[in-house]
Amino acid sequence: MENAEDTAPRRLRALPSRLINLVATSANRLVDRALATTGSRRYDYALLAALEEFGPASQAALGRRTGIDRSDVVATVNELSARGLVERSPDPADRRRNVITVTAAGIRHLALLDRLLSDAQDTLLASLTTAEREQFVGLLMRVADHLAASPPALRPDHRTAPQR
Amino acid sequence: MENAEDTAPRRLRALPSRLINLVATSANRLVDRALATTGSRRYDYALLAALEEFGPASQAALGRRTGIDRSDVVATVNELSARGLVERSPDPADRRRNVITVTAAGIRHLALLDRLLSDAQDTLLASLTTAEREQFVGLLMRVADHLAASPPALRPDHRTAPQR
DNA sequence: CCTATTTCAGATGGACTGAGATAC
DNA sequence: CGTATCTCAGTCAATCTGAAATAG
Repeated sequence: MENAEDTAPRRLRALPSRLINLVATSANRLVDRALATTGSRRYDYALLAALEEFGPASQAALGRRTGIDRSDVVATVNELSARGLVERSPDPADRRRNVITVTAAGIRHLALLDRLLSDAQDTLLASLTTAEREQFVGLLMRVADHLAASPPALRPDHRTAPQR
Repeated sequence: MENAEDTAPRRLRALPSRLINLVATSANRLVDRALATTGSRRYDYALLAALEEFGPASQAALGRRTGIDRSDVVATVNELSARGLVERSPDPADRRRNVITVTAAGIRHLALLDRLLSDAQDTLLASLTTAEREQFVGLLMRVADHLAASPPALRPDHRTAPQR
């Protein structure tokens, strides 16, 4: 059998953008499998976490806090409210808005997701020591923050042309 | 105006799996925009790099080396050969196989992609010093290697049940 | 008989766009 | 008026599955 036929090319082996994608793919698989038993996906956790920490909010505000697109917030709130984990009611102070509120069941569900996600992170970073995990997270935050803040060319609906 | 309404919840801010996804999303946007001018996508680079480094190979071998799924290798080779960057011919020694060979134009194209990707990596990691970039890449490799090697539950077509 | 290779046809989930209706 | 919010109907690239045809 041809032994090392599965070695990646040198150009790919240390390419940061590719390594990040490899790790992201594994991380997503790990997280998705952990959440699968609960009927929830990643967006559910983000919205529940935002509601628990900051209290009732409009869908637009939830999108801003979590980085989830407005239309995906709609779908996720649909699903969470169908399961009784949040409630959606019109905002009397601004009738364009819905106020989303997390229920007691939603808080319990969040605690469950917390546990599952925590385990998934441990599996993901199993090869690193505690100190290295902190380093790793610190570097990731630096890179993520810088990309979110400085280059407007990296945000989603960026337009290069004046676009009449 | 509600100022810090775009702060992410604590639970999300330091969640490794989420940070990795944030960075991966930006990295992909950066790389995709860099490659857009060339008509190539990420898979093109991976296949050309493998062919340049290891010489002619079957599609299955290319998939193993690059981590690209067999069916996506088919599509990518279709596109590369339509553009004259690789050639596909039947393997006389094993008639199940195609031998894929990179052309001179393919090598030139690879050099172009090298330059564009190198710039994209610099933009991606602009917030890190040279030493930190090495640390970051080292940690990513550790995590990626460990995940690829040890837990079979993390590979794509993993089956939990004996599956009759 | 079982396994490997190529190919196709398609499913999936995440990220995103555009437009309409409504309200500020 | 212009802008914000919510919603729907999609698009898109990446990833992956299943099965058929062929060959070892």
